[in-house]
Amino acid sequence: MSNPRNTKAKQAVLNEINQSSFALSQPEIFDRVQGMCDRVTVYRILERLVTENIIHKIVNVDGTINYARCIRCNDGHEHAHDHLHFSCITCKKIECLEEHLIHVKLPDAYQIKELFLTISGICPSCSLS
Amino acid sequence: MSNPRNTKAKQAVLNEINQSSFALSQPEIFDRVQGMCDRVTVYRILERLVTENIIHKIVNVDGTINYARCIRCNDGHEHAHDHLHFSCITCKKIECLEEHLIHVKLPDAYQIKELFLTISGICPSCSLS
DNA sequence: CAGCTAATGCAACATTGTTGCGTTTTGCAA
DNA sequence: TTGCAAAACGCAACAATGTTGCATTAGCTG
Repeated sequence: MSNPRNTKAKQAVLNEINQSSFALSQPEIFDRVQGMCDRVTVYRILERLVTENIIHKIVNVDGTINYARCIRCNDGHEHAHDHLHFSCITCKKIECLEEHLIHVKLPDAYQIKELFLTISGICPSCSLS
Repeated sequence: MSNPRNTKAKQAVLNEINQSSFALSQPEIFDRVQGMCDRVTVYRILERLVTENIIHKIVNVDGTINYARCIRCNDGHEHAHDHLHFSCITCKKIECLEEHLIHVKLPDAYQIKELFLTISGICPSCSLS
């Protein structure tokens, strides 16, 4: 992993993630790069892109795992996970929203590392129809 | 589903959930009721208990699904999901914490239904060791 | 205690994700 | 430009988790 390479498959996967306005699951990504590479390769590419801090992993409220490029994170920096995701009940899409500072007070015995806040509801485009 | 019945398997599953101080996954529950019933039956019992508002489903930050009886919800009322879960990095257990009112301001076009807030970190018992 | 039907067991299938291994391809450097 | 080390890939096989159909069993109610 010391010297990441740029392959056609990797570019195709990243392209799909970048072009999408919402987070994509592995099966969705595999569908969209149709025939470009093996199913296993998509898994490995996603894994690599996550460790390279290019994309990040989002767990939806139903447990499905999705991948997205964060608006604030496209410089390859360490991700700040204290932001918010919006999960639409109707179209099942997940959006990365602006970062919010969330303050929660817990007993001292709890050591807080990360906050995961997902709001479930109806997104703007589904509200129209 | 119009007339739910009380079976041995259902009681055993509910018993395990009640006795546990943290949320249990389907495999964990199946292990604990060892031989009492089929794997599929556990799935169906959990599904039923959720629709009967006796237990509720919690998705951990890694996407695994767990079940717990909530402190405030044991009266069979509609669940308030605006509370908080603590997910321990070390022991992987999820606890249901007291309810917190979480205020988030989104653009008006977003219709908010539920809030899911999970805090990941190290729980009190893992902090000790 | 008889009957309706909820609940179960079993088998089979579906989806999602992982691992091992031999082969191909990429990026770098001679 | 060519050679090479290792990164990346394809394929096959496996594992975990969840679902469905259907025949059988067992709770509840009258």
